[in-house]
Amino acid sequence: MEKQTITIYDVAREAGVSMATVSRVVNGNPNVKPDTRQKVNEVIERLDYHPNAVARGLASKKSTTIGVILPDITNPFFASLARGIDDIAEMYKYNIILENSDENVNRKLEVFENLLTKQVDGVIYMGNVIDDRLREAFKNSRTPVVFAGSIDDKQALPSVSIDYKMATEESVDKLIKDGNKHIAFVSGSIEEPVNGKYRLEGYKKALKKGDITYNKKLVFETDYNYDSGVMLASDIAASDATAAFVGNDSLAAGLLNGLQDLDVKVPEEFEIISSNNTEITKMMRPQLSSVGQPMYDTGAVAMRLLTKLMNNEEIEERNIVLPFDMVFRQSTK
Amino acid sequence: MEKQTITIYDVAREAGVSMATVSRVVNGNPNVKPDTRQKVNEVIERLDYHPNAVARGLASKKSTTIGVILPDITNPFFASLARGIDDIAEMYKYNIILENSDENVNRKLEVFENLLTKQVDGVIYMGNVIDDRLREAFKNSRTPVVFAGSIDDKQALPSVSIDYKMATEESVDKLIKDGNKHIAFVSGSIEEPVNGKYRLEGYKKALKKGDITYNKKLVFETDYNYDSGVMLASDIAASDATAAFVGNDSLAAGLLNGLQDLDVKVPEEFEIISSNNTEITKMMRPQLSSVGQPMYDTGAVAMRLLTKLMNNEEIEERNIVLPFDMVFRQSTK
DNA sequence: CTGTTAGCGCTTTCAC
DNA sequence: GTGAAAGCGCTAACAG
Repeated sequence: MEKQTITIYDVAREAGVSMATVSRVVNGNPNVKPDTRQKVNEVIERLDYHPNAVARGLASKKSTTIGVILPDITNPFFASLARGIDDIAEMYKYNIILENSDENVNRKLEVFENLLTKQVDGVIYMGNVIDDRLREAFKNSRTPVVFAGSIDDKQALPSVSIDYKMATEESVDKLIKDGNKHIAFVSGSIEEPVNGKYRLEGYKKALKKGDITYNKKLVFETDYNYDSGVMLASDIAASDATAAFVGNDSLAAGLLNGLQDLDVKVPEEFEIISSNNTEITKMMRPQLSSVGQPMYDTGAVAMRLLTKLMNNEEIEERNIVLPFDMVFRQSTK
Repeated sequence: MEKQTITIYDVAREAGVSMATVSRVVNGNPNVKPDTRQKVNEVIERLDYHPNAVARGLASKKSTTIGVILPDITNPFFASLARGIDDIAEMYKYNIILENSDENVNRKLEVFENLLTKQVDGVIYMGNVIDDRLREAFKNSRTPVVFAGSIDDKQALPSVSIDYKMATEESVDKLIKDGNKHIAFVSGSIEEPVNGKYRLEGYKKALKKGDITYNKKLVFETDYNYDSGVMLASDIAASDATAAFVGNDSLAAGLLNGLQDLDVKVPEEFEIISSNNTEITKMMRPQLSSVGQPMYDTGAVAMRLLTKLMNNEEIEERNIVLPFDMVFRQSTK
C-alpha cells in the first residue's frame, strides 16, 4: 500500500545531485543555484519526500521540541498558559511535549530527566512549588528553562509572571476602602512562594496601610478546587471576616456558593475578590470580581523568551513582569 | 561546568564490555549475566549516563512518542480527555506531543504531517469535524490513529466514545416525561456528525416516541461557548420551547444565565439538560442536569487501545462505546 | 551470554 | 555552488 520510506538519498539520486545539496534546499540554505533548487524541489514533490525529524535531530543535535511541565492540564489557568505557549511555539516551528506533574517533586524530577533524554531544546516550567533538587537540576542542565506564571523566589531562573504582591495589595486595598475591617486571605498552601511570599505580603502591606492588625486566624490554606471552597464556607462564615481575597477561581466559586447556601448575601454581607479571571468568574451569580491576569500572554511571552534563550540571543530582562488589571463585578460593592 | 555528553560507548569502554552489552542492560534484555549487568550499571551510575532517545529512535524506528490532536486545550472537555490520555501514556512510557487544531481542516492536515515527520508511533485524534482529506491521510499513514470522544461517522477508524444518540434520546425522554411539548435542541453546527447525525437522531427518536412532531425551528446551532449561550437565550425565550437539550456545558451555562436574566425561572418554566457534566455544571445556580460522560476514561481507554495498535496486538473491538449516565440536578424538575 | 558490524536518515565540515 | 565523507548515539542482526 504505502511505499517504502523515501529518504534524502532517494531524492538526491533522482535529482542527480548529492545528499548535501538536497539537505541545503530542504533547509533553505541560500548557497544553491536556483536551477538546482527547482529541480530538487520537483523531485521532492514527485516523490512526496518528508524529512525525518528524528534523524535530523540526531545529526544536528536539535529536536525543535520543547518540554512543558505543569501541575495539571485540566486546571483552566494552566491550560490557558499552555495555549499561549503552543501558539508561539508553532510560530517558531517548535513542538510541545506535555508533562503533568501533579505538583509532585519526585515526579517533576523524573519528568525533567525524561525531557532531557528526549533532547528537548528547552523547557517551560509552571508550578507553584519548586524545591532545591529541582532548581539544581534546572541549573545544571544546559537546556534553558523558563518559569511561566510562577516565580522562582530565588529569582535564579528566567520567568514571566505578574506582580502577585501588588495585585493582592490592590485587591485588599479595595476591600478595605469598602469598609471591611476583617478580611480573610484564602489560598493554597502558604508554603508555596506565590502565596506565602508574594500574595501574603501584599495582603499584609495593605492591612498595614489601612491600620488593620494582621490576624493569623484569617489566613485559610486549602486546596485549589471548588469543593474545598464550598467546605471552607462554614469556617469563614463562623469567623468575623466580612470579605475575602481568594487565590484561585474555582476555590472562590466554591466559597461564593457555599456562603450563599448559608444565606450569606454577597456582596452585601460579604465581598470576594478572586485571582485569575477565568471564564467561571463570569458564570457565577453574582459574578466574581477578580484580579485580571494575562494568562495566555504569560505563556506566549514565556515561549518567546525561551526561543531567545535557545538561540543564545541577548536577553534584556530575564524576569519579565506583565501588567495585571482589576476586574470589578458583582461580588464587590 | 557540565561534562561532555557521555555515550553508550564511554560506558562500554569503562566497563570493559561492548556497546551491545550496555544496550542490553539499558533495555532490560535478560540475556546478560548478572555480574556483567551489575558492573555495567555501576559504570552507568558513576558516569551519570543517560541514553539519548533521539539516537535510539533513529536506530529502532520507534520514538515512544505519540501525537494528540485536539481542537483547543482550554476547552475543559478536551483537557480532561488529554489528562486521561497522558496518564495512561505515562504508564506505558510514551510521551505526548500536543497540537491544537482549532477545528481547522488545513491546520489538522499540517499538524498531522508534522507529527509523522517527528516519527510519532501513534496519534489520538479529537474533534468533531473530519473531512475526507484528513480521513485519507489517516488511513494512508501506517501510523495508527484512534479517535477519542469523537466518532468517525464512517466508522472506518478505531474510536472510543459514548453512545451520543442514546444519551440524547434519554435526555429528551426525561424532558417529555416532565410534560414538555416543545423542546429545543441546542448544539454546535449540525454539520458535525456528533450533532447532526447522532444527537439529532436521538432527539428525533425521543420525540417520535412521545408523539411530538419534529419542528426544525427548535433546532438551534451556535458556537460552543458561554457567550453564545447568553445571546441565544432571547431567541429561545421567544420560541415556544419550555425545555432544551444542550450539547455543551459552557453553552448550557450561558443559556441558563441568559434565561434567568430574562426572568425565566429554571426549572419551573424552563428545563435544561446539558451534555458533558464538567465541573461548571455544579457551579451554576440552579445546578445543571447533564449527561454524564466519562471524559477521563475515554482518553485513558483510547490511549490503551492505541498501545495495542502500536504493538500489533489483537483488538477485540475497534469502536469502543463507553457507558454514560444521567445526572439530574436542579435544572430539571 | 557477549562482541562485531552495519546501518537508521540526516547535517556538516572540508575540499574542489 | 556542489560533492564526498565522516559522524550523531544507538539498535539489531549475526556470529560465536
